[in-house]
Amino acid sequence: MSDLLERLRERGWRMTSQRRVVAEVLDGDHVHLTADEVHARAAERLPEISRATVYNALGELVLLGEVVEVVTEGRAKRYDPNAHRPHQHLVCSSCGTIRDVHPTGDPLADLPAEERFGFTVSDAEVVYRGLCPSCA
Amino acid sequence: MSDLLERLRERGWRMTSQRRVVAEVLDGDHVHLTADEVHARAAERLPEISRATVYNALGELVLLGEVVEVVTEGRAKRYDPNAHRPHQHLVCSSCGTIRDVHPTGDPLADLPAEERFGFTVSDAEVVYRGLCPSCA
DNA sequence: ATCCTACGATGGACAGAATCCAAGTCAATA
DNA sequence: TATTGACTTGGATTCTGTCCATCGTAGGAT
Repeated sequence: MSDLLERLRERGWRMTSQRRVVAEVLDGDHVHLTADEVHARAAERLPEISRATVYNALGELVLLGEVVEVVTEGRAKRYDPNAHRPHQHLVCSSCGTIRDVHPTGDPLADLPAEERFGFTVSDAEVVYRGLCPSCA
Repeated sequence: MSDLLERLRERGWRMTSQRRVVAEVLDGDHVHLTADEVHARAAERLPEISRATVYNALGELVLLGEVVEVVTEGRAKRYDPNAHRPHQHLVCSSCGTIRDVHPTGDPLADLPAEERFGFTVSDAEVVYRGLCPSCA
């Protein structure tokens, strides 16, 4: 089962049935659900859970650094629980499938000082696009 | 004046006063307007232009490859007309300001075959995040 | 085990972004 | 200039996400 729940409890996150279900739904690799998808799956086990609760829980998990928000071309944000290991995303241009990938090299090193315009650059996010095997 | 308009005409894009104004508003470097900002600026010259028309025109420009959609956190999509020259974006985490940047190196080369999961990878998009001089 | 209470959950209202649609208008060609 | 199919309009609608007043409950205190 999940060490996500374990970690959350240790960090003093007040545990409720709703929060537990949200965390369980999000547990795993290559999981990139929208808030509504999280709500739908959570509602299978806890039919009365409200959308606001799911949004609250997701927001807190993001603040705690346990989940990362991924912005894609679709309208809804996606939530990625694989926050403990840095990774980038590979997206199928046709069907939207997302895989976690681990490129070599550091994109930050590829941005010379004169291209930084005085910004304090702290992070680089890479999205690879292409066609997945089924869509090719 | 704009070679954007020129190119569009050559490619058989039916020209209307509304489309011309949208294309003119988008013309230039370091332009990253939201659809609503495009609408506002277009309406200065063509007060009756509707939002739907702006959205239609923007969508077509994207399909034609003349404009790129840039998705930023939690806000409206931005439209970047600088599509003819490859570049990446540097975004201020605080105020949302966007700059075009040109990193060295090729992120595609940093994604080994065993990390491609059989995808035909065609493109890599990099978003650098940090604080701009005013927000730091 | 029970009580307390601050924190969390609820759901309906609300807001912003984008899309849809039926009806009216007009650019481009003949 | 007449025609016609593509374009525009604006209001309704959908989709995401947030807010808020009220109700419920997890977990420490007794």
